[in-house]
Amino acid sequence: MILTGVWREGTTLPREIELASRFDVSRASIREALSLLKAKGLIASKQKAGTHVRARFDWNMLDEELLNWTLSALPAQEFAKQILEVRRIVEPEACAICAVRGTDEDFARIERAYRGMDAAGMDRVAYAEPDLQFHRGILIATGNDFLIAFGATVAAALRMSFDLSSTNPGAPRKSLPYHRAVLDEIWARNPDGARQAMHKLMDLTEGNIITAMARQKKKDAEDENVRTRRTR
Amino acid sequence: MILTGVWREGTTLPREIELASRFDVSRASIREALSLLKAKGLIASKQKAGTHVRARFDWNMLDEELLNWTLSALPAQEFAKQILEVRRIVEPEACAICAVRGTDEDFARIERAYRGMDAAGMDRVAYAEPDLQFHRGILIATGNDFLIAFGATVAAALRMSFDLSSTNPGAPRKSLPYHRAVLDEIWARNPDGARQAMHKLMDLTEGNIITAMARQKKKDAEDENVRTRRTR
DNA sequence: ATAGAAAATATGTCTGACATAATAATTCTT
DNA sequence: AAGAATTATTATGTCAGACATATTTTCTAT
Repeated sequence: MILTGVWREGTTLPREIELASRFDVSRASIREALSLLKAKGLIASKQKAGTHVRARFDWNMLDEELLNWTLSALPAQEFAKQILEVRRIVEPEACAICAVRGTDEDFARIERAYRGMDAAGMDRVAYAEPDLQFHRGILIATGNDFLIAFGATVAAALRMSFDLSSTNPGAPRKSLPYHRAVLDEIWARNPDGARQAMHKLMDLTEGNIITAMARQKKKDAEDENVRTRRTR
Repeated sequence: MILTGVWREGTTLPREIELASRFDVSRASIREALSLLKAKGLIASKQKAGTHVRARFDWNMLDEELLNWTLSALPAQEFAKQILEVRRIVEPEACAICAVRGTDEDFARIERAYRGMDAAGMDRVAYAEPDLQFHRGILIATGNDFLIAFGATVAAALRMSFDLSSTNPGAPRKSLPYHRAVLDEIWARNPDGARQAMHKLMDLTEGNIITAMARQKKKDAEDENVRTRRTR
């Protein structure tokens, strides 16, 4: 209800006892749920005054759970663009740092992920996990704890891409040579090349998402069309 | 204890009842505390199996609270470099986006922050808040929820810089013309100029932090020297 | 030695009570 | 009648003790 804006910024939510009876659980369980939302910055509470929804600015959108909830609660359209914009900023630079600072062990881990993607063939489901490991491996190789934490955002983004790719099963596989290029530049310890290769991968990803969303939109429209004709 | 590595990755922490008696609070309070750490990715728990410390990779380091705890629990040295590295990646790009996409209202808010910094004069304490608002204003102007969430990291970084600047009270004020330059480029809606201006501001910040840490280190060494001479 | 059944146990949930602090209502003063 | 000080109210915060549930460990039978 907070994510979809039913309870918008500043709204005071029902008191704990009422929430407990509404969801038919104990007050203790409600408090555990609220403390989770509190930790992620969605709400804040004061004694007697009650619990209110905090400003969106204070929400920790880079949190993986919150991000997943958001993606399943709202149309992905807008978020997809935003996530991609941040990935475009962060991942190419992380990739350049990785090429300079990463150890051979780091690179081997990324290589293993690449092999996993290759082995998955056209199997979308099997392709997803090593794909994530590939991108995460690059972030880990930077040795920067904040870039590593950014992996949570990438994970959510890939999960979203995966969901969207259901209408176009062959799409993921097309990214394989782009990943290979990134890997080669990293092994060559060539930061500029690595940055550029990752940039191209981001371009491809963006293209895939845009066409997938367009297809989705078209499909929704057709379904809607069928539905209205039937009800007429 | 988790942050300082007393309880390292994989460690199973004492059971809730024992923690409750150890800290002399009820089990309910312990559970609230644990659920906070759970939400931030530090720990995970399973029935009967207990609660264990998760891998560092899973910690949500971009969370403001966690970041503040970390900065107060560990020597800032290493973290300062890492935070700066990420800020260098994100803020100049955010600044460029801001210059293109921001509204005049957004710019006015940033301008107000700038005026607040100017009005603070040599007062370090009064300078800190508008400084944060300045950087946050740029992120907000991008309209990207993930860049906005990055403001939490910037906030922690600035707080750290503030603490370090105690040995050099005049340092913050020196950043004022650099902020002015950023603001001018934004008003001019010049993304490349804005990117570059922010980059220069980051250079200055890095210089300040490095000298401040060196000074701190020297001071620590002197104190240590005095201490050992006394005990001899 | 192995597979399956039973016991043990740590987290998860429930109930009901009291503590505390912020707000709202009331009383008193000027 | 306006404002300050006091009292009452109330929603979150904390406590205690109990039971439920899901793993793990131990025991038993094959």
